[in-house]
Amino acid sequence: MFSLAEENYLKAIYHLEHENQGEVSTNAIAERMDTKPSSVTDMVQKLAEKEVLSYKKYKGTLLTPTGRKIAANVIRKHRLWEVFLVEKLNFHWDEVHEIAEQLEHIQSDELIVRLDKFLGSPDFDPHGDPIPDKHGNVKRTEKKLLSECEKNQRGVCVGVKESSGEFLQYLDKRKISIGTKIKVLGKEFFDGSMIIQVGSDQFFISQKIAENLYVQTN
Amino acid sequence: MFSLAEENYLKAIYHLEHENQGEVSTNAIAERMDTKPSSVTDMVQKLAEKEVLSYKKYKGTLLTPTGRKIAANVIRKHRLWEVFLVEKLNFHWDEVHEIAEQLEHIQSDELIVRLDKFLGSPDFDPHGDPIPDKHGNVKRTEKKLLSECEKNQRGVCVGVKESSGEFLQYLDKRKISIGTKIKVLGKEFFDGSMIIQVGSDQFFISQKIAENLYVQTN
DNA sequence: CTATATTTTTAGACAAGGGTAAAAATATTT
DNA sequence: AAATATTTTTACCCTTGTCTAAAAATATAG
Repeated sequence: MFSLAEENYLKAIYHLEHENQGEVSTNAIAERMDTKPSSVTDMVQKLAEKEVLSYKKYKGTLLTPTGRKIAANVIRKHRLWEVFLVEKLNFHWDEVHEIAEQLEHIQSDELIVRLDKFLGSPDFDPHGDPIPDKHGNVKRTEKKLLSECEKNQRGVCVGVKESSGEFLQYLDKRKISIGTKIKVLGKEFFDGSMIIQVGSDQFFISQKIAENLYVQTN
Repeated sequence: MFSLAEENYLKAIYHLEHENQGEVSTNAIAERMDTKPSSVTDMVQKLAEKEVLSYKKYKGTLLTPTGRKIAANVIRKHRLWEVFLVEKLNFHWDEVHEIAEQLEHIQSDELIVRLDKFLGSPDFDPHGDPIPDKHGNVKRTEKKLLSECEKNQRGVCVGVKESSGEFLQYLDKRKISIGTKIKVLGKEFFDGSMIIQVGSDQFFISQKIAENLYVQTN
């Protein structure tokens, strides 16, 4: 099977593939894994031999379908354990990552089948990220405007509609950028304004803002 | 801190110390850990440097108080996870050992505090073994005759009262020896006979037998 | 289209943990 | 007590995953 180190590489490459479409560079992996490019080259060559990724010298890597499935399964385990830690052991959602990083490598398919059932087969982890199903498939949804979201919905910022300087400056001040997770805490029907959560900050936004932000929702 | 391999050595030595009183031999550790004596020597010397055990060449090893505490904590985690697997995930008690062998190495004190609370601070694991408390102390109880045990009590065989050949042969046939776990499934007041469980076997024993077996109960 | 900068790979080393084979110490027989 | 058997240790090699330094490939600038 795959070692702890190998699983971590596959996971990192999986995430990098989704962030920047296309080949993943050696340096990008090294930075993500907090290791040296030379170590990455070694590991990537080993994983290519195992046919979980395709690798062309100096050209970067891509997961094979097998590799993608393995990576998705590690992520599935990570996120299920996060749900367990928050829902059952009452951890706060920002305390669970490190523990889940360890738990995700526990090897037992039956354990995960039962854990999933015990948790009620959740679709999302406590951070709002989708949990891949047992085949490694992730529910991917279409983007929509933040203003179309309902109370308690979560989304990931994937773009803006109108990109004026003032608007981008506003987003910068609010620490919103591509990939930022947003949760709608409240919505006022009268004027379409919202209270949203971004990281640990909660604040008010007008309808005009909400109509200019694209999010990918759960 | 201590690596996975180091924790496993400490755990094995802890158990061996309790089984055979006194120094633990290199060969005994090697056999228990399914490794070679030469590897044991290396590791034992390393652990002696770290002052978790005392080691005299050719004389065997003993855990230091620090080492014993670390080992007891690993065992605590192992047994708490076994309770989780059986009570919450509905595994059968004989399916959980391998998974718990992995889970016992997850590093997070807070996780164990919360897991323990979630499980209702159990005193025993699903096999009937006591769970060390957070300071590494194990409830040790006095031995008594099996005949003094009540229904549903569990005990570990620690000796016999009268050791005639016939009796020892009987015990051999029933696969009962020092360390064998016994659970009282039923007790007949009329004649003091019992139905007991030994491993996965269940059978009937007379009062005469029950009065000749010493057990250490929970 | 060279020259320079950056990225990536190779070569060689190291630490952890484990294995083999032989030497050294201890135990057991006779 | 000497001879033999067993246990334990030593010396050396292997694998995994990492690092540093230098070489090679690619990208960027002038």
